[in-house]
Amino acid sequence: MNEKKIKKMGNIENCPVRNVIDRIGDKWSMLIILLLADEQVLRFNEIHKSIGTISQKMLTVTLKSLESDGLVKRTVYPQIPPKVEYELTPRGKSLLPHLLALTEWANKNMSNIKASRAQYEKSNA
Amino acid sequence: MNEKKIKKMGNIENCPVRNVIDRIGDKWSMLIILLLADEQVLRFNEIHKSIGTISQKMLTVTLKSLESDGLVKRTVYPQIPPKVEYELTPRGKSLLPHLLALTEWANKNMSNIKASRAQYEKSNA
DNA sequence: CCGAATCCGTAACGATACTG
DNA sequence: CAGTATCGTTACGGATTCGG
Repeated sequence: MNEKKIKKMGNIENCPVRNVIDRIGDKWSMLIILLLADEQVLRFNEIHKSIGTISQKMLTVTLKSLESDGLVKRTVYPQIPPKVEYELTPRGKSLLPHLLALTEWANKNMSNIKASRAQYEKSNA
Repeated sequence: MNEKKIKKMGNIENCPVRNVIDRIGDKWSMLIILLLADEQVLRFNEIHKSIGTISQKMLTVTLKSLESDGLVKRTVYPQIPPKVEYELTPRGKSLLPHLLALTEWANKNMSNIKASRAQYEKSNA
């Protein structure tokens, strides 16, 4: 009867936080959102060139995911050659401040974190 | 000469944001941080039971990762049976407000996001 | 030019059994 | 109690090829 009452977590499907982190936590989503925040509107290949190291496939997949969540708006201009533009939706923009806050935190703490990792490695030598 | 100047991103190694997201973006880190934020100090098995669906292996791996980044402090009591406690470091706590902000955003937008996904599915029927 | 489709290697993840 | 060790599966991501 003395056991602590600890929150039961881990019902992943119904956890909103996890649903969000699952998306922005992947390899490219956050980068794309921050990029679109800077540039307002970008074509597919502009994003591709800007990120540089992303493959076409992952760019397609990631943009679809962001579009399906209503964070990014996709506009197709039916012309030859085709032209597709991407921009943040209001919902996407509403997420932005939190991402920027995280970015700022990352910049402030990165060097210390790297130092911690190096120290941790040494301890397990 | 008319080409837009778009930020070059994607040099992942040196990007602080990605370094952070890589860690808290995995399957369990954020959940553990939020749990420790609520409970202050927890033993290994308490975390294990609380999350429920995490395997011992992944709990070990995730805690090590958080410890190596200096976000979580690990305290071993050399006794039989062993006792190990985990708690957030100041650095871990400094990350907390941003995670909570994300949580709040997630709670507010989850239903709309789910609706968007459903709508998106229908469009591609 | 903007993707879709396919193949394939790796790494993340999970289940289980075992140890000090 | 708090992990390690091993194995099998699955999902992610990259390279390449094809299509409208």
